[in-house]
Amino acid sequence: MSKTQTAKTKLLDAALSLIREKGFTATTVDDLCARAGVSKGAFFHYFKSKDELGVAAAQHWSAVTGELFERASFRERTDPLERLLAYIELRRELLRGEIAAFSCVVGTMVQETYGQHPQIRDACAASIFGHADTLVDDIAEAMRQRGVVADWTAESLAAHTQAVLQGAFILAKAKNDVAVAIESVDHLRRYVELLFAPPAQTRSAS
Amino acid sequence: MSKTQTAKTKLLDAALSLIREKGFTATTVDDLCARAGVSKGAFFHYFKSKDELGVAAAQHWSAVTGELFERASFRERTDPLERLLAYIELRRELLRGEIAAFSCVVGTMVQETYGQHPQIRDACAASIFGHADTLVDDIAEAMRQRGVVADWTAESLAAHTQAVLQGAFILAKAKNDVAVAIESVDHLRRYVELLFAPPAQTRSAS
DNA sequence: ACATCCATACCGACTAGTTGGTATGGAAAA
DNA sequence: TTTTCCATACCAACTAGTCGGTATGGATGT
Repeated sequence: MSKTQTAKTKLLDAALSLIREKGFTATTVDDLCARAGVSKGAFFHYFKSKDELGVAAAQHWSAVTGELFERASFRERTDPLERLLAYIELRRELLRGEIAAFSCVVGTMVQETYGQHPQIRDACAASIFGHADTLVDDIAEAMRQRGVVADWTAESLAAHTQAVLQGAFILAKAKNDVAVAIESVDHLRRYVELLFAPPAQTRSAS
Repeated sequence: MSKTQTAKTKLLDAALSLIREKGFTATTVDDLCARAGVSKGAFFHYFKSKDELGVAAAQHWSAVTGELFERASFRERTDPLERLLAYIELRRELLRGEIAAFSCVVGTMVQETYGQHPQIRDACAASIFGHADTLVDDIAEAMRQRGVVADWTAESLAAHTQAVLQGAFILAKAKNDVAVAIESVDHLRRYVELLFAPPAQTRSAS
């Protein structure tokens, strides 16, 4: 178990960092082996092909991030709207350091693979929308609690949060500056606040 | 001029479609030549390297889309807020057909190149933020007109619109379905409406 | 009018190096 | 012994980029 899993896990961890740095296509099998510190034989022992590693990397990413958000302190909040806003605040705080340290593996990977590698695309979709699903119950409950009758669904708002984050990563990459991403997350927070603001009430313009 | 420019233009047009389909890295020089119907000699006659074509493709994309939006009918509107909302509506309407037909070349390309090809990254940034700039004056004027005093800037909202669109493209690619992108653009429109809603007034929860 | 010159546009075979993937064999666990 | 795990050596296909060459057409000199 200990050594058995290490080569595979090292390869998957190497995949996460390399895909974030260079993308999936530009990452070669030799790159992966070098960063993981294993041989090519180990690679093809665990993965039948580079594509299969792509699928496994997406699933690995889901597992790693899933655990991160499950253990995060914002989960302790009981009020659903507060928990949603705390989630957004956490996403904002995670925008620290190098872009490759906070950007999304599957968002990057799906752009390159959606038309050529359907299995990788589907694994990326499962990761993104699986994560979005963790927000749906809170959004739905917040809508109920605050009496929000809307022409949008909890699912669509959950997906929208992920769209904003993915787009924020792209803008940060383009500008080579995380500030623009932070501002977009601020807009997202403001949007959620406006959606759930008490009705029939004077609102400030900010 | 007529035949002189065709080989280069055909290569640039081929680049736009191929990058949208497969990404920049996966697109080979031979792919580009085949789709453009020209020889490899022609390619390297016009571009010193594949990277140089990447930069030129981003600039070509800026020119093509710049003209599209400059000529669009929403520009005829005189009210700045209405023009902004009409822009968003146009972006929504453009989400038709295959994903490769509406997704963003530079948004795709910058994900793969931001760390490895700074010149391409900068060309992509110029395209994205140059486009965002075309919205800033309208947003600023709308804020003035409607008396919006905000802790956000016109620039940041303009950038945010692009973040939402880029993120919407990613979600559409992952799900292989444009509906999720349309819903995100709807959230964006709703956000802008809420930001500019008249203050001190009852608002509906939708 | 005609010959010369030369720049631009383009072609396609070629190469040096890289790519994903395979074949084989050995160490260690079961 | 058999299976799992992993290393080394290797390969065929593909990659970006090169190179020698052709075609065209405009400018210039005579």
